Amino acid sequence: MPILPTLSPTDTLPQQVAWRLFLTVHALATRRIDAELLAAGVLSFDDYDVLLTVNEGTDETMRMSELAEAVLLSNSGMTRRVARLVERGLLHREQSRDDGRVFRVSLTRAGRRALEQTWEVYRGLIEDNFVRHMSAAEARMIGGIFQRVLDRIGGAEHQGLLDAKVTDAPKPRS
Amino acid sequence: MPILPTLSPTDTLPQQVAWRLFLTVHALATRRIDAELLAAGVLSFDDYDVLLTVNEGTDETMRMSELAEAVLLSNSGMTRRVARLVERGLLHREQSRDDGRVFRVSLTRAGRRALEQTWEVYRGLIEDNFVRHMSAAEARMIGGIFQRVLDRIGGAEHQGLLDAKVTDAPKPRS
DNA sequence: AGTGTTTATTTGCGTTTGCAACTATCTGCG
DNA sequence: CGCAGATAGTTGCAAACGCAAATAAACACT
Repeated sequence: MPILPTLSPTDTLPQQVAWRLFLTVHALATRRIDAELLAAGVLSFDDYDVLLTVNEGTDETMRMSELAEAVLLSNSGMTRRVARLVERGLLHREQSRDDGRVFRVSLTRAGRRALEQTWEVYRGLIEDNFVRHMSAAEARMIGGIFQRVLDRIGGAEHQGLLDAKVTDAPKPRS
Repeated sequence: MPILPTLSPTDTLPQQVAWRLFLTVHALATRRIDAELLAAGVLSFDDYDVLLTVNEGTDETMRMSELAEAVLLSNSGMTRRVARLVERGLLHREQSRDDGRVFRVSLTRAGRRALEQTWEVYRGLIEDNFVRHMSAAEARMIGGIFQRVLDRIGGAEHQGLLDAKVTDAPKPRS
């Protein structure tokens, strides 16, 4: 069973094994879930993420850049994603009165409905592909560990990875 | 700290929390690592994955489709990815003598070197972004759980998600 | 008021992707 | 043989992405 990804040609620590399994489970579970969301005709994984984040914003509203940072999409990517969602009538996008540079995004009624319908399906899929395979205690353990990892690696920065910032020489890539 | 993605507008089980953290850690850590691999001028995350998988194949060789399945890329995607890697002199691609339909991919000397150099950097990045934040015991726990999840959700199928298979009506998407 | 700077968002461009359709090769069977 | 499937891989095409550059609005200082 040639599962997969990403590890060493040389030695192997338990954490490295964990890392590899982490990657594999993520890849498999998310692909699965996204495929089934599609089949069910509800929101895609990523669109759900955006609507949910908007919904969680203070006063149910979010600026483009907050949204982009929250879902780890580049600003330009978010511009276009939101445009599509507005197009579909799920989001409302409005220029701020206080500051004409910022645009605030909120859910439309249809957006709220889509969010709920999607959750109905999504919940089951998380159940099937993740939750079902561990005990609540294990889940709490994992949650605790990941929360710690997140606090330590995500806390301040996660910057400079998305969209442009500096105006330097570009570089080729793989 | 508006971290992020993907959960319910309604209630919240511990496993759901774990799921969300799982997604977030993955997104953050992989973006980080990939950005730093780029900065270090070694292989990208995904290219590394391909070379490593080839390297692990029986007799250091893999067919295109095995490779695609192993790294969870579509067959067409793999065709193109391998083409790029061959272009860069890291992989060798050769038509099988037994069966003219299959192509076998292997590492070139430069590919092997790139794999090693990348691992040198990558190992440190896994360390910084994952390993360092948990104990070996915790890592083993996570590994055990994820292995179980994988066996249960990945075992047989993870099929029908990539590239075409059926010839049906297409569908629009998000 | 006017000019230069900084900040929020969008646009141009090149890259990578998955799906559907296509080509090439093999296999079974008359 | 010869041809009807199957199977392995590739190609056309239309998304979606990130980076760099562009636009637009605010701010700072004179």
